[in-house]
Amino acid sequence: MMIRQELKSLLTKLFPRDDIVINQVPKDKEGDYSTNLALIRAARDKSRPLDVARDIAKKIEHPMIQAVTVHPPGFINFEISREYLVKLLFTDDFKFDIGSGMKILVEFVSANPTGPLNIVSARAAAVGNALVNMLNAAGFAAASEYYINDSGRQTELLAESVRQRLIELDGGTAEIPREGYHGEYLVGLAREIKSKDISDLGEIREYAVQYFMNDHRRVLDDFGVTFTNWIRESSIRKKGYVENVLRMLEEKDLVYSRDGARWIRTAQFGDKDDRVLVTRDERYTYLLPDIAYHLDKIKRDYRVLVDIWGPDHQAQIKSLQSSLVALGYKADILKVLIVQQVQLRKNGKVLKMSKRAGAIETLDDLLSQVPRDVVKFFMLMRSNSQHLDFDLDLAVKQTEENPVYYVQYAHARIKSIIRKAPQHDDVPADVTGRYITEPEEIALVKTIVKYPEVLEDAVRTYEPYMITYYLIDLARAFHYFYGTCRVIGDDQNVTRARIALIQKTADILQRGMNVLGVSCPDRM
RNA sequence: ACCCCUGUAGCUCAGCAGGAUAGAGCGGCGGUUUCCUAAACCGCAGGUCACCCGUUCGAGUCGGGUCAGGGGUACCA
Repeated sequence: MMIRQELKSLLTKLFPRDDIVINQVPKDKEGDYSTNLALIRAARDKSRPLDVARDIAKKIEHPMIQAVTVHPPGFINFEISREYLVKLLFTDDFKFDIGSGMKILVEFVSANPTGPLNIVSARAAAVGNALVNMLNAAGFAAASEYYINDSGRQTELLAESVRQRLIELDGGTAEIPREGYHGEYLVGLAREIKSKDISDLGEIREYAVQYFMNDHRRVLDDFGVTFTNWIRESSIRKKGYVENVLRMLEEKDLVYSRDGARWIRTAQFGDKDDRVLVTRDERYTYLLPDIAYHLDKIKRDYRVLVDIWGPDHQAQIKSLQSSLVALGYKADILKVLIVQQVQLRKNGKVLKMSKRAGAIETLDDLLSQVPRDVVKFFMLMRSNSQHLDFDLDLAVKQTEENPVYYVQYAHARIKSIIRKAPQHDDVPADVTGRYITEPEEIALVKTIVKYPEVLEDAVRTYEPYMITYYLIDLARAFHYFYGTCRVIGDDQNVTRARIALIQKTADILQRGMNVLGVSCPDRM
């Protein structure tokens, strides 16, 4: 149950034609939630906001509201009743459903199988993973998917690059194509392929693709990110979807020839230019199989397709989206999130992503130096559109100022208290709020109760970082409470109530951390 | 040239759909432990919200422009 939602429907009943907005009250002000309804109405009929506010305030009555107050210039503030809060805390499970089981597919990482995963993929993995968890916690049926581009020009270049490394191993000179893959990491792969006695280019390609697929899967596994589906582009192609799509587009007169290539009229549907689907030498560009792939997702009954891409793919959003619109789908069936780049920072300086000097470049490298909980948490501390500075010095610190441990520590502290506490299983805590009275306790209760609201905001905006911030907030509320209120004491009733309170706290901490994919240990 | 992201405290960033005296963490300074985990808590210092114009009763938030940083503009992905 969300208090915010209750207030909103209460006011909507009184003022059905207004769009009610409920806000949090600033920390030092009276009350918990507020509305600017009076300001809006007063501006509309040129009356005095304070008078309007007082009028409205008089009409409001509800058991959850302890007090309604009016504040200049015309805010109406609601103070939620303590009894109501405590009852809510002890009787509600804080689960909610705004998704009604709607199928959503979140596709992320989907790195080309041509090299190791980098740290931008790490961010995408953390965000995508959290997003799926978030959506499921909010009642959607979300699945995760990893798409492998194993059929295009990039894997051809990969195969050729590996073949050149094989020549090199046999004493020849490697002539890697200029646009090919020059990284040293292919030497090890080439050696492996040589030992298997593979020399056919097609077989090299398949071997290399498998190799990197396995590598990506292993590293992501180490990172604690698993996918519902792994889909290879070649499987889409084998089903003939690509040709089908081309035919569909042609039937709708959305394709034309120019300069020996086949173009799609995306410019009519919001893209900047028309795009090439089939090149002069009869090769498909990325776009055509990509359209086919997204139609395949739709065919699998997903109602919303969320793609998480890096900033370097920003220009492709319009192309894909307009293609889907051209085929008759609504633009909002596809939501593309651009998760911005990541920079590593050490000693206050940005690290250049150089392969030399043992600089961290891959997710594997990063995980060898920083625990995965820390990596995930840090990756989820920024909004998606924010460029992220990953502070290695801070990340490596096991103590003090590392915010991951701040949250984990709150949880561990609670578990420790519960281990020490006498057993109270048989007698439930008093639900009336009689024994939850200290300001530190109330503050904690209010923070806990806000969880569904935060989750709702995070889902609405596709922004997992909101959960991260909330958890830090919740941990702070608990540590603050801990500083002044003793849980285990002489008064049985107070002890029972406080144990129930911190159990709820631990429960929400645990659930929030689960959403982020970060562990929440019982002991530290 | 055009497109996307960013510009808020010394540093890294929040500020949700325009609202009240702009917040947090880190760093700095000063305190707290016979007491359930000090990986904690409390206090102090620190701001022309890049700049200009506009819309509004009200702008860090919306619109236009300027400047700065990053990314992108393939018949590669």
